[in-house]
Amino acid sequence: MPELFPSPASTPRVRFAPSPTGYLHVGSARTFILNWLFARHNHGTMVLRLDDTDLERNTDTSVQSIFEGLRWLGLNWDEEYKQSERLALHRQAAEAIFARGLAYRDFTPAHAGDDNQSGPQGAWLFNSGMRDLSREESDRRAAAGEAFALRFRVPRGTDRALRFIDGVYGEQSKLADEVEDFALLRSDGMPTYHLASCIDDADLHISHIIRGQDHLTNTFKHLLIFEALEAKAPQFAHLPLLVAPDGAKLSKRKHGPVVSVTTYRDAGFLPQAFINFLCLLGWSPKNDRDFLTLDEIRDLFTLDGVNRANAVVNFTEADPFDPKAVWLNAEHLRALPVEELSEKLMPFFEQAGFHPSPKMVAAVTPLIRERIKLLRDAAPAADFFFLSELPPYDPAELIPQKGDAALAARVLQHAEQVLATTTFDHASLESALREAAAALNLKAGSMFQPIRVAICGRKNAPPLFETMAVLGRDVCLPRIRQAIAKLDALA
RNA sequence: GGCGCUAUCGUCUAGGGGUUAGGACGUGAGAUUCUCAAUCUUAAAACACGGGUUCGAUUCCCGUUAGCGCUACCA
Repeated sequence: MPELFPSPASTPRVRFAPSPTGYLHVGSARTFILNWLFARHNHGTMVLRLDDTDLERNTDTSVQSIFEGLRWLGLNWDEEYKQSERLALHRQAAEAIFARGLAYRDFTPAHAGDDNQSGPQGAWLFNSGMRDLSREESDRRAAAGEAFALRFRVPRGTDRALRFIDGVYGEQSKLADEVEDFALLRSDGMPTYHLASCIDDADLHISHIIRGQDHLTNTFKHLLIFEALEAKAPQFAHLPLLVAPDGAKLSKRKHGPVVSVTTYRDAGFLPQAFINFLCLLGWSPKNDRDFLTLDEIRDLFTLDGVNRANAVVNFTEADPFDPKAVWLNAEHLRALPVEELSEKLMPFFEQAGFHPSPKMVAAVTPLIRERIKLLRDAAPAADFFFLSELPPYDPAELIPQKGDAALAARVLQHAEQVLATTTFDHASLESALREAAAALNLKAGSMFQPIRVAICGRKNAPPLFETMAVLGRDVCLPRIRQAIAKLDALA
C-alpha cells in the first residue's frame, strides 16, 4: 500500500483552522496569535486553513470577516487552504479506513437516537446492530441507496489506553472503551470535523496542533484517526479557554459583539495592544512584565508559560472591555511615535464628523495622547480644536472656585488685552499670562480657569498654553470675547 | 449520568516543602500640577475545603466541593 501521508517535515508547522460560521471572536483570535507566536518563535511555518465542511452553517460573510479580523491583527501566514477543496482526499481516506474494516456504515436516521443515547448508565458508545452488521448486508443497503453515516469502529474490550503528552496539560490518557463510535462521514457524504481535520493535518504535515482546550478530549478520537490513516500523530498542546465573568465559555450567541475582534478594532484598540492583552490571558512571560511589544512576546513565547486554568475576560454590560485591555491600549498608544498615532487618529476624527488637516492633527496629537485610552476617545477630547463655533457651555464654568462673575470678567478682559500682542507660542503665552495673573494679584489657577473654559468650552482640557498656541490668536481672541459677553448676559 | 480538565488578591498572573506569598489592572489615600490626564508614593485585597505524607505544607498525595469541557451525521 502506498504511503498516503509521507513523513512530516522537521521544522515546526502549525495551523489555525477557523470554521467560517460567524465573525472572528476573541478566543479564536488568541488561538491564532499563539499559533503564530509558536511558529515564529521556532522559525516554523504558519498555515491558515478554513475548516468549512459544515455546509449548513458556513457563510461567505463569515469568511470575509475572519480575514478582515486577521488582517487587522497584522500577523501573516505562509500557506492557505480551504478544506472544502480537499474533499476528494477526505473521501479517499475515508474509503481506505472503511476498506480496512476500521469503520462501518450506520444506517440509523440522523438524530434518531438523540434522546436515549446517554443516561444514568453512562454515555452512548455505539449501536451494536449497526456496528455488527455483516458486510454483505451493509453493501446491499448502501447499494439500495439507503443513507448512512460512516462511523469509526473504536476498539472494544481491549483495555487499551489512548495516550499522548499534551504540551500544556501533560500526560493524558483515556480508555478506548470509553470513546464512542464517532462519525467520520455524514449521511450526505461530507466528512465530519474530526475526519477532515485529521486528514488535512496529516496531509499538510502539521507538526504541532495548538488549539482550545475544548478539544482536549477529542484528541483521543484524533489519535485513533491518525492511526487508521497510518500517519504519525502530531504533538498536541491545548490552550485554556477564555470565559465570561460568569465562567461560561465565550460565545457569540450568549455574549454578542463583545467577543468579536471587530468590536475592539472599531473602538480604537491598537492591534499590538489587543495582542498583548490576549497573550496575557492564559500565558505568562514569568518576568513580572505586562506591557510587551510583539517582538518581545515572540522572543519570550514558549508553551511552558501557558497556564492550565480558564481565563476570565473581565467585561460587564456597562463596559465591554476588560480594564486591563484598556490600560494596555493606553500604554501602547503612548509608545507610538506622534506621526504614527496621528495617522491612526485621523479616521476616528473623520468618523466623528471632523475634517482637520493632517497638520492640525499632528499638532493636536501630543496634547491629547496622555488623555485617551482608546482611539475613539480622541474626537470628544479634541473637538474644540476643530470646531469653528464652540458648543454651548454653562457660563458659570467660567467663574473660578474662589471668585465671582466680576472676577472672571476682569480676568478675561485683561487676558484679551495681553493676548492681543503676545506671540502665540508656548513660552511667550505662559510668561505673559503668568505676569497677568501677578498683575491682578491672582493665583495661577484662578487666572487660567476662566481662560481655559473660554477657549475649550469646558474645565477639563489639555494644557492651556500649548492649546492656545495650536489654536492661534485668531481663534482664541474671539472665544474670549464671547466668554465676556456670556458673563455680561449673566449679570 | 459517564469521561476528562482545572482551582493563589475582584480580574490577569508569579512562586513553590520553611517567603513579610511577588507583580499588573482596577479600587482607596497622598504627592506633583494651570484643570484633566500622565507620573510618583502608599493602602486594602488571595493560597476553595477536609484528610494524609513530613520536623514543617499554599506547594506533594488522596478525597470533597465548585467550575469548565467532551459526551452530535457542530466545529
